[in-house]
Amino acid sequence: MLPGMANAPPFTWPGDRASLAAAQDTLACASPPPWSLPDGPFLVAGCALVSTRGAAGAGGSGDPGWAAAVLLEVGAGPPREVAAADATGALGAAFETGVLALREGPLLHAAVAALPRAPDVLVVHAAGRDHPRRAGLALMLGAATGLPSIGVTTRPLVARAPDVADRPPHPGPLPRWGNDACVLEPLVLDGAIVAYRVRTRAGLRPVVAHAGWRTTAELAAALALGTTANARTPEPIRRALERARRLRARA
DNA sequence: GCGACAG
DNA sequence: ATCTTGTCGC
Repeated sequence: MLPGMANAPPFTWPGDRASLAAAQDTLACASPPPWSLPDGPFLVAGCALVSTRGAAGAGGSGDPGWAAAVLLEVGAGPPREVAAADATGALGAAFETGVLALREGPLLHAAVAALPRAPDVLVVHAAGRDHPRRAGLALMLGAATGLPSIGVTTRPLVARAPDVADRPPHPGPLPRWGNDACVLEPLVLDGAIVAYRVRTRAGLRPVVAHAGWRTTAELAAALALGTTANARTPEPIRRALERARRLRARA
């Protein structure tokens, strides 16, 4: 077992929709202790998965998938890559919105677990509490590994941005922002802020930072901004995707 | 590397 | 078209 993940509860990835829904409901209702960003430098892992080339969502159940996890040290200059790991195998299902865990959960979990050291926090290319059952893959993967997690995506899943006048008060402090990188608007589900739209680089399209396992949307926004280097996509996700594609190319 | 688009 | 990814033009 990965050092630091020894306290992870046993976790078996559901193999069908019904058991996935049950697991999502259980995790959505759990209240694990909130996690806070450390003061000094800390370790962030990013993970992502690619499948066979083709149209969007290519690769069905049984088709190959390539997962990669990268370990970065942040908080002391630009993100520095410390380690990486991979996992290759069969996808559990075709892509379908809301049940991404069925497709990618086991392989992503394996890649993260194969890292030589546990990160302090995990960044997943998927939604978290912004989900029909309030437990997207970013949240599930955090629970599965026993690590605090956030999600980073291009678009929200089911959360919406209220009109400015209807915005709820921020439940916690937001990261500092400026002209080049800023929090744009809260994304709300059932009155709760589950994500923020965040502009990571001036003039570029924003990304969505999702609350996940033991994390708030405010922390997710701060971590997304804090791990962005010279590209729109935060480094943990950008590098994990890059590594997964290289892995596929060598296959 | 990014946005648009397909899906 | 709503968590993913791909290709294309720039």
